[in-house]
Amino acid sequence: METGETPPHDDGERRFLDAYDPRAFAPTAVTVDVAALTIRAGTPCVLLTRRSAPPQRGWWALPGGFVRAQDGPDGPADPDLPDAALRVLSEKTALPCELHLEQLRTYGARDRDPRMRIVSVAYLILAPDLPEPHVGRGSDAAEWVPWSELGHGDGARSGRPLAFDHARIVADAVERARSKLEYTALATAFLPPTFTITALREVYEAVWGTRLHSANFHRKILATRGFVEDTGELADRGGPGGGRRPRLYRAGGAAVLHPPLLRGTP
Amino acid sequence: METGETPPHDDGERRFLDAYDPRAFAPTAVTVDVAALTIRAGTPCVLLTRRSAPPQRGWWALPGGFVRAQDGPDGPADPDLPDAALRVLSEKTALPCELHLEQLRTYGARDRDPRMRIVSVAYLILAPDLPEPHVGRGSDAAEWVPWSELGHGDGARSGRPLAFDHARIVADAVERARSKLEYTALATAFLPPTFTITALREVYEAVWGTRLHSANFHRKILATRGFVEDTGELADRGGPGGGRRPRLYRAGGAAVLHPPLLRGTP
DNA sequence: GTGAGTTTTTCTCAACCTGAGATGAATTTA
DNA sequence: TAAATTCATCTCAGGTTGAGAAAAACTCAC
Repeated sequence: METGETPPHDDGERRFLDAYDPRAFAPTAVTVDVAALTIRAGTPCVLLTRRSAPPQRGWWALPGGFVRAQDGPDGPADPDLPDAALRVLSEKTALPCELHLEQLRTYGARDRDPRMRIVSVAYLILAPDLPEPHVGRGSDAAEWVPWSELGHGDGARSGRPLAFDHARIVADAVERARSKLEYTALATAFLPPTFTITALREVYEAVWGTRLHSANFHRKILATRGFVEDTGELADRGGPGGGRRPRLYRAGGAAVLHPPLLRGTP
Repeated sequence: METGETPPHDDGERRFLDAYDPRAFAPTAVTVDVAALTIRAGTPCVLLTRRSAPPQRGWWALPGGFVRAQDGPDGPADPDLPDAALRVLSEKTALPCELHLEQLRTYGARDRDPRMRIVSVAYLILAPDLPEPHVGRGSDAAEWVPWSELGHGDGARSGRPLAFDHARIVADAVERARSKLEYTALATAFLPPTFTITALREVYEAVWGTRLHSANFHRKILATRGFVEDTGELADRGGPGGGRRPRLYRAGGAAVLHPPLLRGTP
């Protein structure tokens, strides 16, 4: 074993880098695609844009774009991939200050884009109800689209078709969101700063597409330390047809739930 | 809403593609790095190689290499990213027929490689005890290194230092493996085709770094449908100092555990 | 062989958690 | 003021978990 050996500094390192020609490599492009999920009026939605330029002009697609490798005429380089994701998203809609951003996965099949070899790093965003998006460069429409209108990325031609392999990416994003709700306190990312236990349950029900027992949900949430914090205040009023005024909570500090809140255990 | 609108086929699509010049883009390279994890004699290890060429010559690193975007002198193009990962790994060690391969995440900070903007897609491999690795192109040594000898990727200079941001990647790989053991039946990926419940428990103990109550573990595994299948056979002998001959099992068909097997619930 | 030690496997029991429904509290509408 | 609605709490049976004891099946030393 060579543990403890000091990694040698190489005198030729600088000479090597000076002589290095990045353009000698076969062209591969790197893009970011953003699957921004939100819940609008109880319906889980994803942000889509309609492509106004080839390839796949006229098809709906996730907001995305090339990672800026270096400073250039279009703007400064993206320091890291999340910066690129936020930049791409900010061209389509207003970003709230609190926003959950995480890497989803990377797609790089040889034939996924007709132009060239394009490797796309997909990001997942969970956001509270955001305003209507606006059109940006490269698109002539932008909409929040319910998940139910899209296929499942399995090739079955159901619902609104998406460009490239974006149906797959959306399906992966939805599955990631569903599974993250089990093990983390991320459901609060879909809600405003203060919310009721019922609103939290409706997030679970919307994302999972199931009904939950409200009393047991209530007990479970309050028993999970760090999930929510009591603000001490009550909502202005109860439901539409009357009812007790619910307590308001804010997100607690906990990131992971112990024990988890599992869907479908029958 | 414009749902149901048929995405138009564009006449200019072909002309656009014919005129497209991939080399016009700023150079970004895509590599794959493989974190191959295994358990050798009860110690969890990761496969590392020592770089024999700049940059970072002499430093230990994960096996990795550029994704082949097109057919070229080095060989045919990688059809997809997992193919590239397997190709890179096969240059270092023999691959068993059964092998768990999954994408870990992608790293693309601007300064993570001194040559150019390099986006690296990291893959996680879980394998049963593999033979000693051999040196391949670009390296002059290859070893299975215990996780305990490495830092945690948090910048703290503990243990054997790794090239680039590979300490971070290894830390992410280890955390992914630890958490996957909770929710999936993946522990069997570290074991040969048939194994005992005790061997399975030792996988959990090695990866999590904890001790588990053997009787409760036994009960839990057998109660989880699809985790293991009884082969009907017994091992040749018990422990080193005698003992009952344990039953042999093989991996069952289940991918996810319901309910999960959680670590640390105190 | 016999007995002590080892390892696997099963059993017991209290504590906790979960699913399902009932009950009570607070508030709006008719 | 009564009824309907919604939030919040309580109860209880059934299942799961954590901890230890006990039984079963084996090896080794004597």
